[in-house]
Amino acid sequence: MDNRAPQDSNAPAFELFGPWEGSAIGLLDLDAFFASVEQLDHPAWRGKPVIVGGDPDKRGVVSTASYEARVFGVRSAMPSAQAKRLCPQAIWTHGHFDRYREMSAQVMAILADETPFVDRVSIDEAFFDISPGRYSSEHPVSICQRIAARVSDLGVTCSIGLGTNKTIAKIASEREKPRGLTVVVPGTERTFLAPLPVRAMSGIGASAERELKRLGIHTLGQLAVADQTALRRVFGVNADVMRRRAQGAEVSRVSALDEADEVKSVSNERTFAHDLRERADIEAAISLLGESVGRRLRKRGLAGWTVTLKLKYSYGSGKSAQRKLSHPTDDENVFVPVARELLDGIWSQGMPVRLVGVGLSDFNLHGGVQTDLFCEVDERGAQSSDRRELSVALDQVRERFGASSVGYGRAVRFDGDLIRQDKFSDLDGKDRDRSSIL
DNA sequence: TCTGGGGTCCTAGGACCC
DNA sequence: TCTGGGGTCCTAGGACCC
Repeated sequence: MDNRAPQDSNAPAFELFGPWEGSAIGLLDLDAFFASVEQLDHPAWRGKPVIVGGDPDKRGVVSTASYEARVFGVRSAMPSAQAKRLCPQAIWTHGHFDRYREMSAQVMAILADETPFVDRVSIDEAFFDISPGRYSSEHPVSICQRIAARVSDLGVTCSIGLGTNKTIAKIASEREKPRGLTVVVPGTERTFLAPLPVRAMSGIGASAERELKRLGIHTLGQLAVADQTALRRVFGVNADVMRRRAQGAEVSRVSALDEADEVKSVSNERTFAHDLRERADIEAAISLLGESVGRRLRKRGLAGWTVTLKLKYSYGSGKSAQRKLSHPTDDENVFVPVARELLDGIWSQGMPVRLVGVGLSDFNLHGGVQTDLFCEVDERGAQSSDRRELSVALDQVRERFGASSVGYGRAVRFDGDLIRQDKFSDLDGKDRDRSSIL
């Protein structure tokens, strides 16, 4: 069975749990992370309902709700308008992502200090391998208690799940929140998982749940003994992997921290408070999103071969189109015109557009792209090296004076005139006013 | 005043080549 | 003129995650 261990217990771990046999994988999850950082930074907000998310009147959703707001039924991913009705007195903020990244880095540094085997899953989650003998011989429960205490010293709290593989650790971490430490002792994996609904296992979403239900499979215990050919219709080539995970028998690998995961794509998308209907408006949106993508690419030293344009017409219905370029690029002067051309394939005059997205992918990670970048000829044959210099210069101005201090005439014009201010403000979460025009 | 934004991974079909 | 198969690349779409 699983056991809840007090995060601050002084009793020696081996007295409570006995010696640990085999792998020990932990999953650390920061409790209501964004909201907790806001409460840390704004003492007056502590003990009060705080919601980090989009505007209730602009198709926004809740990113994170503090535990005080959850009492009213507010949840992540809930439309902000609904959250507002449930908890009108909540303190609302769009969030401060640079600050969250900074706090996250401090938490990851604590993990890295305890073990070199850390898999960062997201800004507020990471797996870590503390198998006795792999790096340290200390009891895994003791290490988890120390990690929780050190995180707490930073001013935020975490919940930790500990077990013999990632599936167990992940599910255990969700058992007891906030400030939980849930331990699934080696040998008890199968009994821990068996009664849980299939949806509890990561990788099984709404669609897989529906199909499993049709097969009469509702729990992980049933999944663990399900017929393989039937499972193959649901999970394809992953059927065996999913069944082994449900059996508690998955063997997890937690890579060393420096085997950093490479970025596969960089994109920006935006849902508009009011649908766009004019081609000029949509093209302006593509330009503005493209600038942001270009800036992020240059900042990270990435150049992509493939441009993707994504549109949503109404909620749930959308289309995307992509095109491979003749050269990898990080310059919006090159990929924005291509994205505009892609518009013709997936949009026709008059269709209302609620979301526009622009992305670059297919990076040349170790190729000799760098020299190529500066003598690139764009799709129209223009001498784009000059224009890329302009992009780089703009980056530097933005770095000093704020993200939206400068922009290209075209985007600015639409920002000010054709597209109402509210649609385009705050693309980077700051700096609402454009102060100069190039 | 219903339903974001950042991603990753997989699949399926068609084009194309041998 | 009719025929098959395998491999690979490209593209669009969808499932899933936080």
